Amino acid sequence: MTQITNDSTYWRAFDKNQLTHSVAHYLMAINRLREEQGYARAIDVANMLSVSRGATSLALSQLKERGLVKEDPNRILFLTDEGSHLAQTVEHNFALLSRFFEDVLGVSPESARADACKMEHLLSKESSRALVQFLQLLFSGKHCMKEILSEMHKTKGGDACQKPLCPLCEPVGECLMPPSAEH
Amino acid sequence: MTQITNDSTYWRAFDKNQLTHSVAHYLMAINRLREEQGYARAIDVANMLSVSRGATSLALSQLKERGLVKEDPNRILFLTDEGSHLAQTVEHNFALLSRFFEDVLGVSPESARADACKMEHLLSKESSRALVQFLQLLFSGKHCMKEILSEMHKTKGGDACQKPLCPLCEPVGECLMPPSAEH
DNA sequence: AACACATGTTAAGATAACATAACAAGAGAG
DNA sequence: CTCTCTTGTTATGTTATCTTAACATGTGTT
Repeated sequence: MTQITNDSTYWRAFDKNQLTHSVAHYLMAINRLREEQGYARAIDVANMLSVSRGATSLALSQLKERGLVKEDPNRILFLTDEGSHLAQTVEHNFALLSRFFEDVLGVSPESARADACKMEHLLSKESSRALVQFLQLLFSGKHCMKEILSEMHKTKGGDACQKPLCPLCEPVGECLMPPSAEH
Repeated sequence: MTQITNDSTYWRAFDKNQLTHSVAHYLMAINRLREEQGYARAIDVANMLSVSRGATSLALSQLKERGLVKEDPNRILFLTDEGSHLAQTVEHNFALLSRFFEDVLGVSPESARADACKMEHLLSKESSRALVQFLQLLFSGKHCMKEILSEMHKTKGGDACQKPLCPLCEPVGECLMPPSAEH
C-alpha cells in the first residue's frame, strides 16, 4: 500500500482532451478568416496564428482526417459542421470567460483575455451553461446584482483574511488570497 | 498584407507557461505526500500520479535543476521555498475554482473538480486575487448574496435567450448558451 | 557471501507541437 | 516557353511527456 491518496490517473484528463489548445485555434482561425476576408487558405491560417507553413500543413491534414476541416478544389479551407460547432463552442467560452474576468471580477482586459484564452477550450459544457446562467443573472439589471458588481469594482485589491477565517477560506484551513506581489 | 487580423503570437502564451500542468502535479504530489505520510520518495510520487518510475525520475531531475525540488541524503524529496510556493498557489487556485464551479455555479462536484484541475495552473495571480474577493463577497452572508446563490441553485438548466438578446449575449450578437446536449 | 526485491536511472520509442529548409507544382511575367 | 514567386508538402530536428525495458544499487534474508 504505497498509494496513500489517489489522484490516480484523473489529473491526466487534461491530456486526453479531445480539443487541444492548438486545434481550437486552428479551427477558430479558419472561422475568422472566412468571416473577415471571405475565404481561408493554409497560408492565411499560418499567418494569422504566426506559425510556419509546415506546421500548418501538418495540423490541417490531421484536422481533415478527423473530419473537422475540408477544402474545395481550389484549396480553400472550410469547417465541417462538426468543426464549426467546436469552433463556435470555444469562441463562446472565450467570450464568457473574458466577460466574467473583466466585467465581473474587474480584472484588466489584457489579463482577462489572456486567462480566457488559456481556458476557453477546457471549460466543460456543464460549466459553460452554468456560467451563462450566472452571468445572465448578474447582468439582469436587478437591484442586488448591480450592488454586487459595484461592490466588486470599488473594493480593489482585497486583503488576506484574519484569524477567524472568512466563510470562503474556512473549509480550506488557510486564507486563499495570494500574496499581492506581482506574478 | 496577407495578415488581416492578428491573433499574432499571443495565443501561444499558453505554451510559454512557466508552470506546466504536469509540473504542477509533481509538486503538489510531493506536498501532499509529505503532509499525509510524512515523506515523499520518487516511487511514492510515481504511484500517486500513476506514472512510471522512469517518467518520475526524469521529471524530478528537471525540477531539481530548476531549483523547485531537492532531496536529502536518503533520497527523501522536499520542495524548496520556490517549489512550495508554486505548489501552494496551484492548490489554492484549485480550491477557488472548484468552489466557484460547485458552490456558485452549481455544477456537479465531479465536473467542478475536473474543470478546476484543468485550469488551476493557468489562472493569473490577478484573476486569482479577484476571484477570492468575489467569493468572499458572495459567501459573506449578506442578504442579496444569499439571493443570488439560491437563485442559481433553483434555476437549473437555463434557456437560450430570445430575439432581443439578453444583456449578456447582446454584445456578442448571438446567444452564448451552449446546446443542452450532453458530453 | 549470495540472491532477491525495491528503488532509482537510463535508453529507446511514441505522440504532439513547433521550426527550418528543401522540394514540388501552379500562375503570371516576360 | 522559361523563369520566378507563391503556396503547399515533406524531411529532419527540437522539446516536453509519457511508456517499457534494461541496468544499477542497496538492503535484508538465508
